[in-house]
Amino acid sequence: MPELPEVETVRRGLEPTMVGARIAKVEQRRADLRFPFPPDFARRLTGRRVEAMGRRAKYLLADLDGGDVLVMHLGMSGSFRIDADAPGVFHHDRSKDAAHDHVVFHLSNGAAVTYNDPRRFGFMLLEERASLAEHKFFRDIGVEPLGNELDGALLARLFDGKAAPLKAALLDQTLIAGLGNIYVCESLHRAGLSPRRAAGTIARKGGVATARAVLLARCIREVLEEAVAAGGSSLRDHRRADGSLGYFQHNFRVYDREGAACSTPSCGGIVKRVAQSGRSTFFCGVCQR
DNA sequence: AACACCCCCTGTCGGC
DNA sequence: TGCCGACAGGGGGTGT
Repeated sequence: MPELPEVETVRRGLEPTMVGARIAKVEQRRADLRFPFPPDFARRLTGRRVEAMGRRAKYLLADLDGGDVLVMHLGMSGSFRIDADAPGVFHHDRSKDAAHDHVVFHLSNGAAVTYNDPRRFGFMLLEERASLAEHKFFRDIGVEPLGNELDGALLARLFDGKAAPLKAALLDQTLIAGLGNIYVCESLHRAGLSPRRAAGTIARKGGVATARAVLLARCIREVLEEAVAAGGSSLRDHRRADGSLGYFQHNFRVYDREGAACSTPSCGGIVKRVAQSGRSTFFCGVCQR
């Protein structure tokens, strides 16, 4: 599930339960996910208070008292759920995939926050807040697309001279942080740009923005904002931390819609699927140039 | 530097 | 039915 809108939805879902609470106990049920857990993971977390829940790119960041940050990445299939210990709180029946509940954070407020990840491409790190920006997973991460910096001019500077296709350039986390396969496809469709177009062609010499760059920047922002507002996309029954479903998948115009009529008014095209750098790209060859 | 691949792992779905 | 291959929201690491 997790591109920027989904991770942001998870962050917002965890925030009210986690911020202000102490981690009373950590159940770590295996030694590794994608990477081994940090040494003494459970012990170092126990007793810490969560001061804030943040996000950078597709990473969740739980700021702890004492100066450490619990870094969590959901990979392809990671999710959190919250089970409150209060009477009358609705509990979802998750027994069927309890086998993939890898970590449970028991909080001082009675809530239990469980990390589930069937494919185990997710991972957790424990790093000092002060040096997190220099960590090798963070130091090269690009601009946050929902911040103030992303506009046509920046996009043009980032893509100037690039021969790589727009699809690859937009997926590159060192340029723009947080886009994944879905939102790249959706952004390009809205902007009417072919995923196969060389990224450099939306910049003039010297990185000056073209109308295409301005439009693409606007479409990226628009798609992400709409998706966040919808609570992200729920594919394969993926849920938010509170158990509810995001619904942006109903607004996909091209992603996973191979063979469907293009939704651009009077376009008449059919959504195609092609492979780019080993992953599916969905687009309309008629209105995306 | 800038790609292109491969891989990690489990679950699901379509075709035969 | 069952089996088998293709594919799935990510991204680190290696090799050219």
